Amino acid sequence: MTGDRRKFRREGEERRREALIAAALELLAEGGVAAATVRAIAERAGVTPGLIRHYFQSKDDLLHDAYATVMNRMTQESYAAAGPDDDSAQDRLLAFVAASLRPPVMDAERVGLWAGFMHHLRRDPAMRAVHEATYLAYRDKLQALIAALPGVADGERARSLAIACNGLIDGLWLEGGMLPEAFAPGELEAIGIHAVRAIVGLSPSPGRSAT
Amino acid sequence: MTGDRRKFRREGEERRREALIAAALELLAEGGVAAATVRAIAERAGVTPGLIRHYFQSKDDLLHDAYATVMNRMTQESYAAAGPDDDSAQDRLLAFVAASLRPPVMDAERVGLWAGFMHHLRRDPAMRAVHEATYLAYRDKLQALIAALPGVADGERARSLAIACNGLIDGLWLEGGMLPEAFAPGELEAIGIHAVRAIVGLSPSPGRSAT
DNA sequence: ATTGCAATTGTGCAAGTGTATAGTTACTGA
DNA sequence: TCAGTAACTATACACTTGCACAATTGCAAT
Repeated sequence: MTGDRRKFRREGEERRREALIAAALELLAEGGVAAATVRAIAERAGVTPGLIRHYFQSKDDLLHDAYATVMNRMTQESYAAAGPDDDSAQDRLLAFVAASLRPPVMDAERVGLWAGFMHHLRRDPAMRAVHEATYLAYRDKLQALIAALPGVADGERARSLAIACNGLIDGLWLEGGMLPEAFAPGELEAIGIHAVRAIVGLSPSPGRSAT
Repeated sequence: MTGDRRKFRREGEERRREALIAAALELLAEGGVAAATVRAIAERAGVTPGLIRHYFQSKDDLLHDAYATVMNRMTQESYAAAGPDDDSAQDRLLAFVAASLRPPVMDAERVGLWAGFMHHLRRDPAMRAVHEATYLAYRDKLQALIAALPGVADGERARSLAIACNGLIDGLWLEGGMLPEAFAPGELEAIGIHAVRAIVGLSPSPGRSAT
Protein backbone atom coordinates (compact mmCIF):
# COMPACT_ATOMS: atom_id res chain seq x y z
CA MET A 1 0.00 0.00 0.00
CA THR A 2 2.97 2.32 0.11
CA GLY A 3 4.88 1.39 -3.02
CA ASP A 4 3.22 3.87 -5.35
CA ARG A 5 4.42 7.01 -3.73
CA ARG A 6 6.63 9.16 -5.88
CA LYS A 7 10.36 9.16 -5.23
CA PHE A 8 11.99 12.53 -4.83
CA ARG A 9 15.26 14.24 -4.00
CA ARG A 10 15.68 17.05 -1.57
CA GLU A 11 17.13 20.17 -3.13
CA GLY A 12 18.36 23.40 -1.67
CA GLU A 13 15.86 26.17 -1.39
CA GLU A 14 17.63 28.35 -3.92
CA ARG A 15 17.71 25.71 -6.61
CA ARG A 16 14.05 24.85 -6.18
CA ARG A 17 13.00 28.45 -6.36
CA GLU A 18 15.01 28.98 -9.50
CA ALA A 19 13.63 25.85 -11.09
CA LEU A 20 10.07 26.89 -10.34
CA ILE A 21 10.65 30.37 -11.72
CA ALA A 22 12.27 28.98 -14.84
CA ALA A 23 9.36 26.61 -15.35
CA ALA A 24 6.87 29.44 -14.95
CA LEU A 25 8.72 31.58 -17.50
CA GLU A 26 8.86 28.76 -20.00
CA LEU A 27 5.16 28.12 -19.76
CA LEU A 28 4.32 31.80 -19.85
CA ALA A 29 6.37 32.25 -23.00
CA GLU A 30 4.92 29.20 -24.66
CA GLY A 31 1.26 29.43 -23.85
CA GLY A 32 0.58 32.74 -22.20
CA VAL A 33 -0.87 33.29 -18.78
CA ALA A 34 -3.45 30.58 -19.23
CA ALA A 35 -0.78 27.90 -19.51
CA ALA A 36 1.06 28.89 -16.37
CA THR A 37 -1.12 27.07 -13.87
CA VAL A 38 0.19 25.88 -10.56
CA ARG A 39 -0.06 22.28 -11.71
CA ALA A 40 1.70 22.92 -15.01
CA ILE A 41 4.50 24.85 -13.37
CA ALA A 42 5.03 22.09 -10.84
CA GLU A 43 5.07 19.41 -13.48
CA ARG A 44 7.53 21.33 -15.63
CA ALA A 45 9.80 21.79 -12.64
CA GLY A 46 9.55 18.13 -11.78
CA VAL A 47 7.74 18.52 -8.48
CA THR A 48 4.18 18.38 -7.24
CA PRO A 49 1.93 21.41 -6.92
CA GLY A 50 2.00 21.41 -3.16
CA LEU A 51 5.67 22.33 -3.16
CA ILE A 52 5.00 25.69 -4.73
CA ARG A 53 3.15 26.73 -1.66
CA HIS A 54 6.10 25.62 0.38
CA TYR A 55 8.43 28.06 -1.35
CA PHE A 56 6.07 30.83 -2.35
CA GLN A 57 3.29 32.39 -0.38
CA SER A 58 1.01 32.24 -3.38
CA LYS A 59 1.07 31.82 -7.11
CA ASP A 60 1.14 35.58 -7.55
CA ASP A 61 4.19 35.69 -5.35
CA LEU A 62 5.92 33.30 -7.71
CA LEU A 63 4.91 35.27 -10.78
CA HIS A 64 6.13 38.45 -9.20
CA ASP A 65 9.59 36.96 -8.69
CA ALA A 66 9.52 35.58 -12.21
CA TYR A 67 8.82 38.99 -13.70
CA ALA A 68 11.65 40.63 -11.83
CA THR A 69 13.94 37.86 -13.04
CA VAL A 70 13.12 38.21 -16.71
CA MET A 71 13.22 42.00 -16.75
CA ASN A 72 16.58 42.09 -15.09
CA ARG A 73 17.84 39.60 -17.62
CA MET A 74 16.74 41.77 -20.53
CA THR A 75 18.41 44.80 -19.03
CA GLN A 76 21.57 42.81 -18.60
CA GLU A 77 21.58 41.75 -22.21
CA SER A 78 21.01 45.29 -23.41
CA TYR A 79 23.94 46.50 -21.37
CA ALA A 80 26.20 43.86 -22.82
CA ALA A 81 25.28 44.84 -26.38
CA ALA A 82 26.57 48.41 -26.26
CA GLY A 83 30.14 47.41 -26.99
CA PRO A 84 33.43 48.53 -25.44
CA ASP A 85 33.87 52.01 -24.06
CA ASP A 86 36.60 52.96 -26.48
CA ASP A 87 34.37 52.62 -29.52
CA SER A 88 33.01 55.87 -30.87
CA ALA A 89 29.84 57.20 -29.30
CA GLN A 90 28.01 56.81 -32.56
CA ASP A 91 29.05 53.19 -33.00
CA ARG A 92 28.05 52.32 -29.46
CA LEU A 93 24.62 53.88 -29.80
CA LEU A 94 23.88 52.19 -33.09
CA ALA A 95 25.16 48.84 -31.84
CA PHE A 96 22.88 49.17 -28.84
CA VAL A 97 19.88 49.95 -31.01
CA ALA A 98 20.62 47.21 -33.50
CA ALA A 99 21.00 44.60 -30.79
CA SER A 100 17.59 45.53 -29.41
CA LEU A 101 15.96 44.88 -32.77
CA ARG A 102 17.25 41.41 -33.56
CA PRO A 103 17.30 38.09 -31.78
CA PRO A 104 17.56 37.19 -29.03
CA VAL A 105 16.13 40.45 -27.74
CA MET A 106 13.56 40.95 -30.45
CA ASP A 107 11.94 37.58 -30.52
CA ALA A 108 8.39 36.31 -30.66
CA GLU A 109 8.87 34.30 -27.50
CA ARG A 110 10.25 37.27 -25.61
CA VAL A 111 7.40 39.47 -26.67
CA GLY A 112 4.97 36.75 -25.73
CA LEU A 113 6.56 36.47 -22.33
CA TRP A 114 6.29 40.19 -21.82
CA ALA A 115 2.70 40.11 -23.03
CA GLY A 116 1.90 37.45 -20.48
CA PHE A 117 2.85 39.84 -17.72
CA MET A 118 1.09 42.86 -19.17
CA HIS A 119 -2.21 42.46 -17.44
CA HIS A 120 -0.55 41.84 -14.10
CA LEU A 121 1.39 45.04 -14.56
CA ARG A 122 -1.54 47.34 -14.30
CA ARG A 123 -2.95 46.15 -11.04
CA ASP A 124 0.01 44.89 -9.07
CA PRO A 125 1.93 47.91 -7.75
CA ALA A 126 5.04 45.87 -7.00
CA MET A 127 5.22 44.64 -10.56
CA ARG A 128 4.62 48.13 -11.81
CA ALA A 129 7.54 49.33 -9.79
CA VAL A 130 9.73 46.68 -11.37
CA HIS A 131 8.57 47.77 -14.80
CA GLU A 132 9.29 51.40 -14.12
CA ALA A 133 12.72 50.64 -12.75
CA THR A 134 13.75 48.51 -15.70
CA TYR A 135 12.26 50.92 -18.22
CA LEU A 136 14.14 53.83 -16.74
CA ALA A 137 17.35 51.84 -16.51
CA TYR A 138 17.15 51.03 -20.19
CA ARG A 139 16.29 54.58 -21.12
CA ASP A 140 19.07 56.01 -19.01
CA LYS A 141 21.56 53.86 -20.84
CA LEU A 142 20.19 55.16 -24.10
CA GLN A 143 20.35 58.72 -22.84
CA ALA A 144 23.96 58.33 -21.80
CA LEU A 145 24.88 57.02 -25.24
CA ILE A 146 23.05 59.90 -26.88
CA ALA A 147 24.57 62.53 -24.62
CA ALA A 148 28.01 61.28 -25.58
CA LEU A 149 27.41 62.11 -29.23
CA PRO A 150 29.22 65.17 -30.51
CA GLY A 151 26.91 68.14 -30.62
CA VAL A 152 24.34 66.95 -28.11
CA ALA A 153 25.48 68.59 -24.93
CA ASP A 154 22.14 69.71 -23.52
CA GLY A 155 20.83 67.28 -20.90
CA GLU A 156 17.21 68.15 -21.44
CA ARG A 157 17.55 67.54 -25.14
CA ALA A 158 19.26 64.23 -24.50
CA ARG A 159 16.32 63.21 -22.34
CA SER A 160 13.83 64.00 -25.09
CA LEU A 161 15.85 62.18 -27.70
CA ALA A 162 16.22 59.17 -25.43
CA ILE A 163 12.47 59.03 -24.87
CA ALA A 164 11.89 59.19 -28.60
CA CYS A 165 14.46 56.52 -29.43
CA ASN A 166 13.20 54.33 -26.63
CA GLY A 167 9.66 54.63 -27.93
CA LEU A 168 10.80 53.79 -31.42
CA ILE A 169 12.68 50.73 -30.24
CA ASP A 170 9.82 49.56 -28.05
CA GLY A 171 7.32 49.87 -30.85
CA LEU A 172 9.44 48.12 -33.45
CA TRP A 173 10.37 45.42 -30.95
CA LEU A 174 6.75 44.84 -30.19
CA GLU A 175 5.49 44.65 -33.73
CA GLY A 176 8.44 42.59 -34.82
CA GLY A 177 7.72 40.04 -32.13
CA MET A 178 4.00 40.08 -32.69
CA LEU A 179 3.93 39.88 -36.49
CA PRO A 180 7.26 38.37 -37.45
CA GLU A 181 6.12 37.41 -40.92
CA ALA A 182 5.05 40.96 -41.73
CA PHE A 183 8.65 42.13 -42.10
CA ALA A 184 11.63 40.97 -44.09
CA PRO A 185 14.58 39.60 -42.09
CA GLY A 186 16.67 42.47 -40.84
CA GLU A 187 14.16 45.00 -42.07
CA LEU A 188 13.22 46.35 -38.68
CA GLU A 189 16.82 46.55 -37.60
CA ALA A 190 17.67 48.64 -40.68
CA ILE A 191 14.61 50.83 -40.26
CA GLY A 192 15.37 51.34 -36.59
CA ILE A 193 18.96 52.34 -37.24
CA HIS A 194 17.93 54.71 -39.97
CA ALA A 195 15.26 56.35 -37.84
CA VAL A 196 17.50 56.69 -34.80
CA ARG A 197 20.11 58.40 -36.95
CA ALA A 198 17.48 60.84 -38.13
CA ILE A 199 16.13 61.50 -34.66
CA VAL A 200 19.46 62.24 -33.04
CA GLY A 201 20.70 64.18 -36.05
CA LEU A 202 23.38 61.93 -37.53
CA SER A 203 23.89 62.02 -41.24
CA PRO A 204 22.09 59.21 -43.03
CA SER A 205 24.18 56.11 -43.54
CA PRO A 206 25.37 55.59 -47.11
CA GLY A 207 24.37 51.92 -47.04
CA ARG A 208 21.83 49.97 -49.03
CA SER A 209 18.70 51.40 -47.46
CA ALA A 210 19.68 55.01 -47.95
CA THR A 211 17.65 56.58 -50.70
CA MET B 1 -45.72 30.09 -8.76
CA THR B 2 -44.08 31.71 -11.72
CA GLY B 3 -43.56 35.22 -10.43
CA ASP B 4 -39.87 34.83 -9.60
CA ARG B 5 -38.70 34.71 -13.17
CA ARG B 6 -36.78 37.72 -14.31
CA LYS B 7 -38.59 40.25 -16.47
CA PHE B 8 -36.90 41.20 -19.70
CA ARG B 9 -37.32 43.19 -22.88
CA ARG B 10 -36.58 41.98 -26.32
CA GLU B 11 -33.98 44.02 -28.12
CA GLY B 12 -32.72 44.02 -31.63
CA GLU B 13 -29.77 41.83 -32.36
CA GLU B 14 -27.49 44.75 -33.16
CA ARG B 15 -28.18 46.54 -29.91
CA ARG B 16 -27.61 43.45 -27.80
CA ARG B 17 -24.36 42.66 -29.53
CA GLU B 18 -23.14 46.18 -29.03
CA ALA B 19 -24.18 46.17 -25.39
CA LEU B 20 -22.37 42.90 -24.76
CA ILE B 21 -19.23 44.13 -26.49
CA ALA B 22 -19.33 47.39 -24.57
CA ALA B 23 -19.73 45.50 -21.30
CA ALA B 24 -16.80 43.25 -22.11
CA LEU B 25 -14.59 46.23 -22.95
CA GLU B 26 -15.50 48.00 -19.73
CA LEU B 27 -14.68 44.99 -17.61
CA LEU B 28 -11.49 44.31 -19.51
CA ALA B 29 -10.35 47.88 -19.01
CA GLU B 30 -11.25 47.90 -15.34
CA GLY B 31 -10.05 44.55 -14.13
CA GLY B 32 -8.08 42.92 -16.88
CA VAL B 33 -8.80 39.62 -18.48
CA ALA B 34 -9.65 37.97 -15.18
CA ALA B 35 -12.61 40.26 -14.66
CA ALA B 36 -14.18 39.68 -18.04
CA THR B 37 -15.98 36.43 -17.29
CA VAL B 38 -19.09 35.39 -19.11
CA ARG B 39 -21.18 35.97 -16.02
CA ALA B 40 -19.73 39.40 -15.33
CA ILE B 41 -20.17 40.52 -18.92
CA ALA B 42 -23.78 39.38 -18.90
CA GLU B 43 -24.51 41.11 -15.63
CA ARG B 44 -22.92 44.36 -16.82
CA ALA B 45 -24.97 44.23 -19.98
CA GLY B 46 -28.13 43.56 -18.00
CA VAL B 47 -28.79 40.09 -19.32
CA THR B 48 -28.15 36.53 -18.23
CA PRO B 49 -25.09 34.53 -19.27
CA GLY B 50 -27.04 32.27 -21.54
CA LEU B 51 -27.77 35.11 -23.89
CA ILE B 52 -24.15 35.50 -24.80
CA ARG B 53 -24.23 32.10 -26.38
CA HIS B 54 -27.30 33.16 -28.27
CA TYR B 55 -25.47 35.99 -30.00
CA PHE B 56 -21.92 34.71 -30.06
CA GLN B 57 -20.65 31.29 -30.85
CA SER B 58 -18.33 31.37 -27.87
CA LYS B 59 -16.77 33.75 -25.43
CA ASP B 60 -13.69 33.98 -27.61
CA ASP B 61 -15.92 34.99 -30.47
CA LEU B 62 -17.22 37.88 -28.39
CA LEU B 63 -13.74 38.97 -27.37
CA HIS B 64 -12.65 38.76 -30.96
CA ASP B 65 -15.35 41.19 -32.00
CA ALA B 66 -14.58 43.42 -29.05
CA TYR B 67 -10.93 43.68 -30.01
CA ALA B 68 -11.73 44.62 -33.57
CA THR B 69 -14.14 47.25 -32.26
CA VAL B 70 -11.66 48.98 -30.01
CA MET B 71 -8.78 48.91 -32.45
CA ASN B 72 -10.83 50.32 -35.27
CA ARG B 73 -12.14 52.99 -32.98
CA MET B 74 -8.65 54.19 -32.19
CA THR B 75 -7.61 54.37 -35.81
CA GLN B 76 -10.82 56.19 -36.59
CA GLU B 77 -10.25 58.73 -33.85
CA SER B 78 -6.71 59.46 -34.95
CA TYR B 79 -7.65 59.74 -38.56
CA ALA B 80 -10.55 62.03 -37.82
CA ALA B 81 -8.05 64.38 -36.21
CA ALA B 82 -5.93 64.52 -39.36
CA GLY B 83 -8.07 67.29 -40.70
CA PRO B 84 -9.66 67.98 -44.08
CA ASP B 85 -8.08 66.89 -47.33
CA ASP B 86 -7.28 70.41 -48.42
CA ASP B 87 -4.93 70.99 -45.50
CA SER B 88 -1.27 70.64 -46.36
CA ALA B 89 0.16 67.13 -46.29
CA GLN B 90 2.53 68.13 -43.54
CA ASP B 91 -0.21 69.51 -41.34
CA ARG B 92 -2.34 66.43 -41.78
CA LEU B 93 0.48 64.05 -40.91
CA LEU B 94 1.45 65.96 -37.81
CA ALA B 95 -2.15 66.30 -36.66
CA PHE B 96 -2.59 62.57 -37.06
CA VAL B 97 0.50 61.83 -35.01
CA ALA B 98 -0.40 64.32 -32.32
CA ALA B 99 -3.90 62.89 -31.93
CA SER B 100 -2.46 59.44 -31.41
CA LEU B 101 -0.35 60.67 -28.51
CA ARG B 102 -2.93 62.46 -26.41
CA PRO B 103 -6.26 61.52 -24.88
CA PRO B 104 -8.53 59.87 -25.67
CA VAL B 105 -6.29 57.68 -27.79
CA MET B 106 -3.28 57.70 -25.50
CA ASP B 107 -4.86 56.88 -22.20
CA ALA B 108 -4.06 54.54 -19.33
CA GLU B 109 -7.38 52.81 -19.67
CA ARG B 110 -6.94 52.26 -23.39
CA VAL B 111 -3.51 50.81 -22.89
CA GLY B 112 -4.84 48.60 -20.13
CA LEU B 113 -7.56 47.44 -22.43
CA TRP B 114 -5.05 46.61 -25.09
CA ALA B 115 -2.92 44.82 -22.53
CA GLY B 116 -5.87 42.68 -21.64
CA PHE B 117 -5.99 41.40 -25.18
CA MET B 118 -2.28 40.82 -25.51
CA HIS B 119 -2.10 37.27 -24.32
CA HIS B 120 -5.03 36.25 -26.48
CA LEU B 121 -3.21 37.69 -29.46
CA ARG B 122 -0.44 35.20 -29.51
CA ARG B 123 -2.40 31.99 -29.44
CA ASP B 124 -5.69 32.76 -31.11
CA PRO B 125 -5.07 32.93 -34.86
CA ALA B 126 -8.34 34.72 -35.51
CA MET B 127 -7.45 37.44 -33.07
CA ARG B 128 -4.01 37.66 -34.53
CA ALA B 129 -5.58 38.24 -37.89
CA VAL B 130 -7.62 41.06 -36.40
CA HIS B 131 -4.49 42.55 -34.94
CA GLU B 132 -2.67 42.38 -38.22
CA ALA B 133 -5.58 43.92 -40.07
CA THR B 134 -5.97 46.81 -37.67
CA TYR B 135 -2.24 47.38 -37.44
CA LEU B 136 -1.92 47.52 -41.19
CA ALA B 137 -4.96 49.76 -41.49
CA TYR B 138 -3.37 52.27 -39.17
CA ARG B 139 0.00 52.01 -40.85
CA ASP B 140 -1.49 52.41 -44.29
CA LYS B 141 -3.10 55.66 -43.26
CA LEU B 142 0.24 56.80 -41.96
CA GLN B 143 1.94 55.73 -45.14
CA ALA B 144 -0.56 57.60 -47.30
CA LEU B 145 0.01 60.75 -45.30
CA ILE B 146 3.76 60.35 -45.62
CA ALA B 147 3.64 59.61 -49.33
CA ALA B 148 1.73 62.83 -49.85
CA LEU B 149 4.61 64.87 -48.47
CA PRO B 150 6.58 66.79 -51.06
CA GLY B 151 9.80 64.96 -51.89
CA VAL B 152 8.72 61.49 -50.79
CA ALA B 153 7.59 59.94 -54.01
CA ASP B 154 9.15 56.50 -53.66
CA GLY B 155 6.63 53.94 -52.37
CA GLU B 156 9.24 51.67 -50.82
CA ARG B 157 10.69 54.56 -48.91
CA ALA B 158 7.23 55.61 -47.75
CA ARG B 159 6.71 52.10 -46.40
CA SER B 160 9.92 52.20 -44.40
CA LEU B 161 9.14 55.61 -43.00
CA ALA B 162 5.63 54.52 -42.10
CA ILE B 163 6.94 51.49 -40.24
CA ALA B 164 9.36 53.69 -38.33
CA CYS B 165 6.76 56.31 -37.45
CA ASN B 166 4.27 53.64 -36.49
CA GLY B 167 6.81 52.02 -34.20
CA LEU B 168 7.60 55.34 -32.63
CA ILE B 169 3.95 56.12 -32.01
CA ASP B 170 3.23 52.65 -30.65
CA GLY B 171 6.13 52.81 -28.24
CA LEU B 172 5.32 56.28 -26.95
CA TRP B 173 1.64 55.41 -26.71
CA LEU B 174 2.46 52.35 -24.69
CA GLU B 175 4.81 53.96 -22.23
CA GLY B 176 2.57 56.97 -21.87
CA GLY B 177 -0.33 54.77 -20.94
CA MET B 178 1.69 52.52 -18.70
CA LEU B 179 3.64 55.13 -16.78
CA PRO B 180 1.55 58.29 -17.06
CA GLU B 181 3.28 59.99 -14.17
CA ALA B 182 6.72 59.58 -15.74
CA PHE B 183 6.09 62.28 -18.32
CA ALA B 184 4.98 65.88 -18.21
CA PRO B 185 1.59 66.66 -19.76
CA GLY B 186 1.97 67.04 -23.49
CA GLU B 187 5.58 65.92 -23.37
CA LEU B 188 5.13 62.75 -25.36
CA GLU B 189 3.05 64.54 -27.94
CA ALA B 190 5.79 67.12 -28.47
CA ILE B 191 8.52 64.51 -28.55
CA GLY B 192 6.55 62.41 -31.01
CA ILE B 193 5.98 65.33 -33.35
CA HIS B 194 9.60 66.32 -33.23
CA ALA B 195 10.82 62.78 -33.90
CA VAL B 196 8.40 62.22 -36.76
CA ARG B 197 9.59 65.42 -38.38
CA ALA B 198 13.14 64.19 -38.14
CA ILE B 199 12.33 60.73 -39.47
CA VAL B 200 10.43 61.88 -42.53
CA GLY B 201 12.89 64.69 -43.22
CA LEU B 202 10.89 67.81 -42.41
CA SER B 203 12.79 70.75 -41.10
CA PRO B 204 12.66 70.94 -37.31
CA SER B 205 9.95 73.15 -35.91
CA PRO B 206 11.42 76.47 -34.77
CA GLY B 207 10.30 76.59 -31.17
CA ARG B 208 8.19 75.03 -28.49
CA SER B 209 5.02 75.97 -30.32
CA ALA B 210 4.87 74.20 -33.64
CA THR B 211 4.00 76.12 -36.75
C1' DA C 1 21.58 2.67 13.76
C1' DT C 2 18.47 5.78 15.15
C1' DT C 3 16.25 10.07 15.56
C1' DG C 4 14.64 14.59 14.16
C1' DC C 5 13.17 17.58 10.90
C1' DA C 6 12.30 19.93 6.96
C1' DA C 7 11.41 18.92 2.17
C1' DT C 8 8.09 16.79 -0.55
C1' DT C 9 4.01 14.28 -1.78
C1' DG C 10 -0.99 13.08 -2.27
C1' DT C 11 -5.65 13.99 -1.54
C1' DG C 12 -9.38 16.69 -1.31
C1' DC C 13 -12.16 20.85 -1.45
C1' DA C 14 -14.65 25.08 -2.41
C1' DA C 15 -15.05 28.29 -5.84
C1' DG C 16 -15.28 29.65 -10.42
C1' DT C 17 -15.08 28.75 -15.43
C1' DG C 18 -17.38 28.18 -20.22
C1' DT C 19 -20.96 25.82 -22.26
C1' DA C 20 -25.17 23.01 -23.29
C1' DT C 21 -29.99 22.88 -23.21
C1' DA C 22 -34.73 22.86 -21.83
C1' DG C 23 -38.13 25.85 -20.43
C1' DT C 24 -40.48 30.52 -20.38
C1' DT C 25 -41.89 34.93 -22.13
C1' DA C 26 -42.32 39.04 -24.93
C1' DC C 27 -43.45 40.50 -29.11
C1' DT C 28 -45.33 40.01 -34.25
C1' DG C 29 -48.53 39.45 -37.67
C1' DA C 30 -52.64 37.57 -39.47
C1' DT D 1 -57.30 37.64 -30.38
C1' DC D 2 -54.25 34.15 -30.59
C1' DA D 3 -50.82 31.11 -32.32
C1' DG D 4 -45.88 31.17 -33.66
C1' DT D 5 -41.36 32.23 -32.97
C1' DA D 6 -37.26 34.17 -31.65
C1' DA D 7 -35.39 36.37 -27.61
C1' DC D 8 -34.38 35.42 -23.13
C1' DT D 9 -33.93 32.94 -18.64
C1' DA D 10 -32.67 29.30 -15.51
C1' DT D 11 -30.41 25.29 -14.30
C1' DA D 12 -27.14 21.97 -14.56
C1' DC D 13 -22.77 19.84 -15.92
C1' DA D 14 -18.03 18.73 -16.61
C1' DC D 15 -13.91 20.71 -15.88
C1' DT D 16 -10.15 23.55 -13.99
C1' DT D 17 -8.17 26.47 -10.76
C1' DG D 18 -5.53 27.84 -6.43
C1' DC D 19 -5.00 26.36 -2.02
C1' DA D 20 -4.98 23.72 2.60
C1' DC D 21 -3.31 20.01 5.17
C1' DA D 22 -2.05 15.54 6.80
C1' DA D 23 0.92 11.90 5.67
C1' DT D 24 5.34 10.48 4.11
C1' DT D 25 10.26 10.39 3.12
C1' DG D 26 15.05 11.77 2.12
C1' DC D 27 18.83 13.32 4.51
C1' DA D 28 22.01 14.87 8.18
C1' DA D 29 23.41 14.79 12.77
C1' DT D 30 24.12 12.01 16.53
